[in-house]
Amino acid sequence: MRNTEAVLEAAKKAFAELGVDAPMRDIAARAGVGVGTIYRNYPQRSDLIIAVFRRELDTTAEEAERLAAEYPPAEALRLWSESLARFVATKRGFASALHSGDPAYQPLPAQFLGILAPKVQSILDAGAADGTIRGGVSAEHLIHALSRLADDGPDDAAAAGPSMTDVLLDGLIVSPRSIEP
Amino acid sequence: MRNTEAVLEAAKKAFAELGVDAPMRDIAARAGVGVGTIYRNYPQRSDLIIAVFRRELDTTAEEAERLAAEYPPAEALRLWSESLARFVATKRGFASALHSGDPAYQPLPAQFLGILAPKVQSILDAGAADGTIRGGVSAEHLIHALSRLADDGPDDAAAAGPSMTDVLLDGLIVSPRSIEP
Amino acid sequence: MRNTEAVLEAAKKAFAELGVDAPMRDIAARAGVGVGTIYRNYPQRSDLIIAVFRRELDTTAEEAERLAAEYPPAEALRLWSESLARFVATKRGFASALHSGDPAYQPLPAQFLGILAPKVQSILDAGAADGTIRGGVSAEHLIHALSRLADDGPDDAAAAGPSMTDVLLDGLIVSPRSIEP
Amino acid sequence: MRNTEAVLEAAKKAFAELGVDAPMRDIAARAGVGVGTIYRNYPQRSDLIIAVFRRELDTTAEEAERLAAEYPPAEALRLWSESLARFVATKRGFASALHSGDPAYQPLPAQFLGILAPKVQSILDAGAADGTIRGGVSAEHLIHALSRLADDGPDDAAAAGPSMTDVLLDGLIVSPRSIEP
DNA sequence: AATGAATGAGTGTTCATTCAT
DNA sequence: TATGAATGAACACTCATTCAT
Repeated sequence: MRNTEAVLEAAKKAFAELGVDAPMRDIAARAGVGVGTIYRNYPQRSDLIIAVFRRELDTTAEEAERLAAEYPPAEALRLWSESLARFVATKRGFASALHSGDPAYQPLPAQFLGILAPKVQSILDAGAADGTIRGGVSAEHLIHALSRLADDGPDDAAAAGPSMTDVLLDGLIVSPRSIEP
Repeated sequence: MRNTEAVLEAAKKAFAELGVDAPMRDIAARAGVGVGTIYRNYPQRSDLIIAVFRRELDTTAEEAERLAAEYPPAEALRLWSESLARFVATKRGFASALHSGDPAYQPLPAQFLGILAPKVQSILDAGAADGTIRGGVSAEHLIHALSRLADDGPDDAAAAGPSMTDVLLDGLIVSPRSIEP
Repeated sequence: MRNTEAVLEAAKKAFAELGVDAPMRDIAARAGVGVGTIYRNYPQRSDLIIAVFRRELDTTAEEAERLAAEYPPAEALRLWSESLARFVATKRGFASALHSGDPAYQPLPAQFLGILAPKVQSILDAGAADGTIRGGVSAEHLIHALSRLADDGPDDAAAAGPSMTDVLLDGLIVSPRSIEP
Repeated sequence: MRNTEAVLEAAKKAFAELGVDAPMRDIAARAGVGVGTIYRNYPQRSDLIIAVFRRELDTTAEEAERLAAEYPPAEALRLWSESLARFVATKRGFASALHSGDPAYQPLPAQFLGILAPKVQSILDAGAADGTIRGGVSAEHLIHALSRLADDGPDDAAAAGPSMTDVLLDGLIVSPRSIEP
């Protein structure tokens, strides 16, 4: 495509302002392109969404790798969950789309998880091996849950207390404190 | 309204079959009522949704009270989370609507939490008091999170491992097992 | 509907100018009405088409009755075929739609034939009884064929010779001329 | 054109599967060719259609010649009408296109008749000469009519009775039976 | 000559919402 | 109060056709 970059840029902005269900027409107009052009290159809306977020998604995936190398598993997982939260929180409507059941978004979860799960699974496995992370939890489930919790809570959410994400991780990570009284 | 009951019953069925974003027309037709009638009594869609689920929501809230009376806080919380999951899982699209940002659903979270939070807060407070539940967590946050996790995970979700809801609660509840080796 | 008449009138004109596949928008605009109004009253396009032509269709059907009463079967059939031809020839695209297979028109043939066939069948039966019309031909088949032949032939069609409709009828009617040399 | 054969073959298949209004893209893709290439060689869709069916059309035309040589005119005409019916019935949407009025198909009838009419006219003339076929009927009219009747009738069409095509021919052919009581 | 990316008009269809009766 | 007819904005999606390469 001649204007790949323009389309992705336009879509990114549109997604940011209107959410991932922004009208195609809108995106096309921003990109100075006909709607057909977008449909040709991204037959499914989910194709466009993934393409738009692909770079950042890859970054998030690589982050998992990097953290796994630098930190012990439990710590890596905690840090990475922030990375994921940052990603999800930024994409308006992405989380909803991910879990919506709307046929337009149907391939989304698989693609999303396909990119992230393998890297995260490594961390989980390492943690299970050294006993710092509870075993038996699949990366897919965990990412799924983390992405759900990443969206804003009630308005006064920031107010106080630990984030639910942290609580979830606390339930997953075998803290030394709890086993060594 | 003359036909309050008919409308609520119709809406309940429509929500069950088509999700909470079922066409108003559809609901009105099932109730044998004009759409205008519904709009008069429930100006916002969220008003209707809450009205429809009010009874069950109250039941769920009372369940919290009952469990708090019968069980120690931690146990009560675990049991109640199942109650909530049952509620959320049954209402097609309710969870999505709850967090969607769609202006049509905007008042939904507040009303939803307004009914449930006080009762749950009691459990949390009791647990914090006797040291079995980590303090500093607001009921609103927790309910918010639990309702998000109640929706289906990836397709192979049922497969194995603990549910993310359980993991979250594990992070919240100070299990005797973990402190008494 | 408040504007039934306006819609039917508008549709009739639109059909005349653009054919029975005229854009709904177009029809609505001519009628000074929203598209939704048309969809509400005529969910299927074929419903609108039949409604528009209903009066003339009924007239054509009654014509069959009248002719059957006034003329011997063979003669009545010939005269009625002209009536049908007049009807079909006036409705741009009607004949095509009738046989198109397009799902939008799917119910059309049945409705069309449902109105006309019974009356014509009476003529055929009477003719078969008195030996002036070949038996074994169903009214539905015949109408189907006549409506197909009624559309314009090649441009120079009017030029000369008997119409194909007449030839078809000649094959159907046991003319006295042919048996009495 | 380099790939004339591939295009015609692809178009033929596309026409068979999707009808003569198959998307150009589709045809081009099947042929492994750019759409532009098709447009260059067949500026009008009707050009492509005729080109695709040309060979079979010629066969049908030659069939007329062959039958005229082997059989008496009336018999030849009957046999040929079957040949034509076979051709028309096989080409999805061809009959509709032939009579549709859609500008895209506008030149189609003339080209179609240009190929077939001369041969059929010979049969008609011969029949008129020896008194077995009613005179005054143009081949164009007749072919036009036959091609219209070749499409399926109502669903229960096959059920019973003579085909309308046969009836038409009965009206055209001066059967010995009818003149020799 | 061939390619195929790009264009964008065009259409069916759905529904929230209003308001005359 | 209740009704439900009417409105019309909104959107997805398809393709014929053009034209720069």
